[in-house]
Amino acid sequence: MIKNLFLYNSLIGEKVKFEPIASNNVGIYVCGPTVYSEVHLGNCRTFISFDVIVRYLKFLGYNVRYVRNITDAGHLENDADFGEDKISKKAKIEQLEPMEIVQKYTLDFHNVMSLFNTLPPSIEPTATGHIIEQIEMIKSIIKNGYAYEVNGSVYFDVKKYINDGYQYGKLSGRDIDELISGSRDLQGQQEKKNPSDFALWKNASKQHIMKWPSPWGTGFPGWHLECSAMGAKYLGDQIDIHGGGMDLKFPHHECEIAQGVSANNVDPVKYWMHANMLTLNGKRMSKSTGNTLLPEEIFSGENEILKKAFSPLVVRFFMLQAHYRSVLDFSSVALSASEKGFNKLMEAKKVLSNVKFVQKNINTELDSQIVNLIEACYKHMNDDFNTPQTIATLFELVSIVNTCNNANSFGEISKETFIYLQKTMNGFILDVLGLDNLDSQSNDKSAQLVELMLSIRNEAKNNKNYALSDQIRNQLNEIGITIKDGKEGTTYSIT
RNA sequence: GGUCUCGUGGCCGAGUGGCUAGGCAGUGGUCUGCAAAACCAUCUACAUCGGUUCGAAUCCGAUCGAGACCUCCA
Repeated sequence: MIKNLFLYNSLIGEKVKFEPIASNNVGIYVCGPTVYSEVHLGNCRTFISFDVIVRYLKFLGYNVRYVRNITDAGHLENDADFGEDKISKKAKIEQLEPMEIVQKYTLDFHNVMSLFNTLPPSIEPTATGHIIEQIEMIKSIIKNGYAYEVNGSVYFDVKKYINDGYQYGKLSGRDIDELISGSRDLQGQQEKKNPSDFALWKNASKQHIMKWPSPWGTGFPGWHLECSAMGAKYLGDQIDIHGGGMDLKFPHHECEIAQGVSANNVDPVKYWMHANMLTLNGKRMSKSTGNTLLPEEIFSGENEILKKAFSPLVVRFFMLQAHYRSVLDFSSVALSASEKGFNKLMEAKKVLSNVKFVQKNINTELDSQIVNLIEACYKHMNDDFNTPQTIATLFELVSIVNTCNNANSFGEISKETFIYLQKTMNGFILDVLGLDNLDSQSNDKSAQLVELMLSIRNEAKNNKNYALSDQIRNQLNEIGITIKDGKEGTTYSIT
């Protein structure tokens, strides 16, 4: 298959043709969560966005190695270089070992990711598991002259890096002079040559819980370093795609570029991709401001924003109806609208899977219309993973499927196109968008039971005992089973 | 304050220099014992003011408004 994928490289701010460094193999690194509390829905959006990106790369036939880290050390509060370690802080609050915190919230994260039907990464490295690699990387940076040691801490020398002709601030569009002469005056900053320098290694005080030995004394690695070290270890000195939330552009990703360049003398990333924020009440979701919703609160309906519970896949679908680079605002009405659309899409997929194909006279106009729409699905995904347009195109196919189903006229499509249509609908809905059918939750016995109820209802209907038939319909409806009387008999769907 | 992004119909959200996505909601039909679903038809748009152009919602400028980053955050 000829691949014609274009993606938006946030480093240069343009859509460019995607060409992997090593032929058909793609390495992708996505910054994972800091596991010091439950992931909120905003975090999830980023991971769902990149899940679709990984899925589509695989769908196109690329060999994908997907690395997403777990930050379990080094991520500091308030200020990147002088705050308290987030994990340690939480450990004190909850009176647990730091690694108990890490374990607890890693499990929570995995559970939520699985509910959202995201694929697990190929490798999920942790910062604490790669202290040696991080120390080695710092050594390289020092050796190359871009870092210096002060009182057991090591800082990156931004000014030297810039003076040597490298661009620091390009990714985030920051002004270099402003960065060098940054005026913030924070406690402990006097250790740095320059306020914009950032920590690669921090000396640990006696009370500090999470610390490791190093050539510069006992301490812990800086947050920006882990992604550089682990990315290089598993995906090479230059990675095809590096992704993360928009908010990580500065300083995190900017620092990663500087670290990669100064350690390995190569631009560490070929394509930078950034997913946009999820907002709530018009403001970005954020743990520190408390403007958040937890996934569990949505699935259970126990929150003040939503009127009812929503399933994880409906939330996923809702997110995919917006482009990953756009801000998306979360609201109850928007989610309800998505839920209905989601059910409509799934229902049509089911119809298409179950239909018995009998060839009739071919309607060439209809046939080519379907082929065009199928090709449009690829076209839109190839255009920087435009899921909303792809979904819109799928809905046009849904309309055709329903029309053919009503008129019993699938046979007017050529057999070849019909199979192509089935494969495309299933492929895009299940494999690319990752929307599994909720009906799979029901088991054989409950299905038999519903069939039994329907046959009793049918008998009542034939006897014009509508009181009974309507009672059965209403009561089934109350437990979430919707009855539809069609020409070909009665069907039902579970919501 | 600096940098950047955005402002689309009742709501959510794509897109684009000319042929007006899609979903939800509304209205009128078809079907049905009635519903539901589906289908058909239909109604609401491109913040404001200028400019470029044969033509702009789409490009440029100004204004107003919103948001993000500049400190930890996906």
